Amino acid sequence: MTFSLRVYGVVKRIPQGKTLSYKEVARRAGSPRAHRAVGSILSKNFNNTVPCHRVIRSDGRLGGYNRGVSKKKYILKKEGFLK
DNA sequence: CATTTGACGCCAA
DNA sequence: TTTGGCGCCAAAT
Repeated sequence: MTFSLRVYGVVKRIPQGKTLSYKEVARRAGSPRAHRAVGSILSKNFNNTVPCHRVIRSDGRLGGYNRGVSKKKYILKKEGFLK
């Protein structure tokens, strides 16, 4: 089991309408200080079964998205997290 | 093995 | 509030 696989596992469990920070994901994945790595891992994720758009920064800002931040906003809006 | 590269986080100024 | 700097970690180089 690699760290990246556990990250995907954690992200897959995030319910619609909710979000987790990169830090939280790292913590739940077993490496509380690997938050930065979580970002680089998700940036390379193109698996649609992984709702990586539900992972945002701990300061409340959205962070990045490999299909464009505007897409991320759009989806989060549609899911009701963002107005 | 040593470096570099990021969808980050935190703090001091 | 914004910026700069540093710490952190997996992957790629």
